[in-house]
Amino acid sequence: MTQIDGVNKKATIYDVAEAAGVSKSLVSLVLRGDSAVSPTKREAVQKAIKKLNYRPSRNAQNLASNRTKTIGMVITEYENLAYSNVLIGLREVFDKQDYQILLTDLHTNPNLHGDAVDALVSMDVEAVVLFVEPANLNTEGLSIPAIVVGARESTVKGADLIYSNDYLGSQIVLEHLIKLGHKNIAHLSGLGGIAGNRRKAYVEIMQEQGMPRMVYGESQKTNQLGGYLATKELIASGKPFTAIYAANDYIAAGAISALAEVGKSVPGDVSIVGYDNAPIAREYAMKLTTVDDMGLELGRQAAEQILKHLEGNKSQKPKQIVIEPSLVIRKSTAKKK
Amino acid sequence: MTQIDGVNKKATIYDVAEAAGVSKSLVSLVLRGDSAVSPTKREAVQKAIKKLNYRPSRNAQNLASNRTKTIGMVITEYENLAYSNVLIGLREVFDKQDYQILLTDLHTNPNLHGDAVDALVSMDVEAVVLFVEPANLNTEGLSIPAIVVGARESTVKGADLIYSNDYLGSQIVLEHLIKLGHKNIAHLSGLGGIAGNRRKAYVEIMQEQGMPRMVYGESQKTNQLGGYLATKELIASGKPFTAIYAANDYIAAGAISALAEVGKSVPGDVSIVGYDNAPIAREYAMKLTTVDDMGLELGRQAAEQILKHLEGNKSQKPKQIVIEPSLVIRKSTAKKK
DNA sequence: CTAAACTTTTGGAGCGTTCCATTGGAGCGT
DNA sequence: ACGCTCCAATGGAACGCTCCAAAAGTTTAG
Repeated sequence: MTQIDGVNKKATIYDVAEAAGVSKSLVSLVLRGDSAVSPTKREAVQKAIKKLNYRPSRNAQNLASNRTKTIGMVITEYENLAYSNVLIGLREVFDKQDYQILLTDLHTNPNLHGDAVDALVSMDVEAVVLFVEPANLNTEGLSIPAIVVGARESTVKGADLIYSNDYLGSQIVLEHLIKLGHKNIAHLSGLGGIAGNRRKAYVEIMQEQGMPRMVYGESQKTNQLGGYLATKELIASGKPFTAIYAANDYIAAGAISALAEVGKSVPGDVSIVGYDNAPIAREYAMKLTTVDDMGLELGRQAAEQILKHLEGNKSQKPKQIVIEPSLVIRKSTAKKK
Repeated sequence: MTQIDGVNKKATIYDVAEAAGVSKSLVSLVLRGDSAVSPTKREAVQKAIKKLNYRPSRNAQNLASNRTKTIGMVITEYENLAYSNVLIGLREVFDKQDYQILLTDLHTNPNLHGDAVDALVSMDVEAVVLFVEPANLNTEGLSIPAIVVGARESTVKGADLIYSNDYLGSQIVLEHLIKLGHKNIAHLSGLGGIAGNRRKAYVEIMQEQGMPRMVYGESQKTNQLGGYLATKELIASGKPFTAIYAANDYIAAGAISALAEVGKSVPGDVSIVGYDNAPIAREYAMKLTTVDDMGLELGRQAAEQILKHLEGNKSQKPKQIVIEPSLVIRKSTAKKK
């Protein structure tokens, strides 16, 4: 940092070079940990870096090296933490390879043009992980690998798909509830393809079992409010039910509160199962039985897949990887009384 | 995107220029919405952009223009959503000014050098918002404006401080509980300066009131598990209590579940108040009475402050802004029986 | 019809790095 | 003392943009 007219200006590689009495190239070598630098000069450079509080410009580095070692991840919104295990899984793999992960939600400046993917591509990420329903994202002619996590279908041509087996998920939920003696099991659904898959499975399985089908909230958002409103509808319908299968954990949380409002307790009066094993489900106060969508594993696999694309032969065929979900039994389900 | 040897390469401004039959400078003008471009050429350029799926390189733009129009925000971890209102407040202001916000947690690649602030500065953000206890962040000689939000003290020399009045917060919590008839009010605290301030206020006020002081969890992390463990301690102590003031909402959530384990209900047996009005407190299933730390307002003020730094005279004196918190009464508190 | 005054478009330098080809020494054997 | 090899260090081009000064084109007025 040099002082010019009382204003701090960021130090550049040239400032460091001058301070250390070497060339900019030598500084660059030290920066990148090249072993062919003499200890004396290395030390001098490091001292200069510290003294000037020099931090290399990523923009310049990226531009010059044509590598950013950065992977972009798009999520719907930060508040819906369903992505958190996926992120952990991604980082587990990418940390080892010195890749950075750039997380961004769908929020975009209304004045500006592009969407989240545009922003990421503009920043030269080397690949994108999409943990959103990718329908309205501009992925046209994307020139970097894209991995869609969670959704079974994708508009991203050539993208790999990694998702958890929703049919199986619905199956183990319903098996669990049926084993507990429940016959009147309602389903809380929501907008979007993922909720749709879970709903389809519910309908099929209930039909096979010859049990009544009750689906609510199909046109709601898949969040707490949606779950709350759907449950209100369910209650208003007057149909008998002793268990609820919610398409995700946030919907389940909404359901619990709607039930509480009419004096129904969980699992005393109604058993509830969610889906995703989001942090909210783990909460000490909630203890929600849920389907673990194996987010961690989804993240790991996504990372491995990306690495294959980046390092391996460029022209891999798009792959689909299906992960088996598993049931996490907590406190929100109980035997039918 | 041009095809070379079967590999997609990103289009550059030159590719667009060639396709549109103009110079790169003209493309640049169109990109930046310059009004001095003839409609014909503008259209031609836009068509070429679309056709080539061109997305300008932020790295090159940033480097050339010496502006990034980007503000960095550091949070502790994504799962602790206490930051979410602050982010909304920031975006409210910055969207209008076409600034982008880059969010990052404290996670850093263990192999790599710098911390979150280093990473942000390397990306040439124009200012940083720190919503963490900044103690172990390298803010030495930072040459861009830094705003510390939430914490009352900071090691960032020259940083503005924007925080909510913790003393007042503790005061309104305790007033509320006392008015409900509670006398034995325990406090669940945690590590860090913010929890420390709330604790100090609790101790002072209880002393003034001549009521028993019970502080637990001082050495715990300020999250759910910390709250859970602290509550276990409190229960094990055998001391009588009918209300709990938790230093934040996550601690409160942990407390609720610890109480549930020993058959105590909220607010039937124990009233609980949290702090921060994090999303978890709003949850339909939890309905936690809490202190709203006015995160939205903190975010707005932080943004305004940054804009003043960026646009105004460079040598502003560091400022401290204190926001008044307010109590949000939900369902976790009730009259003492 | 020409000069002046705009308006639109353009080439070139520069942003802070990386990377490559090259230089300049040191060390060695003869 | 000489040429060789080997290693450390360097200068310059390049990355994809922006921004400025200048060129080219268009309009207006006399």
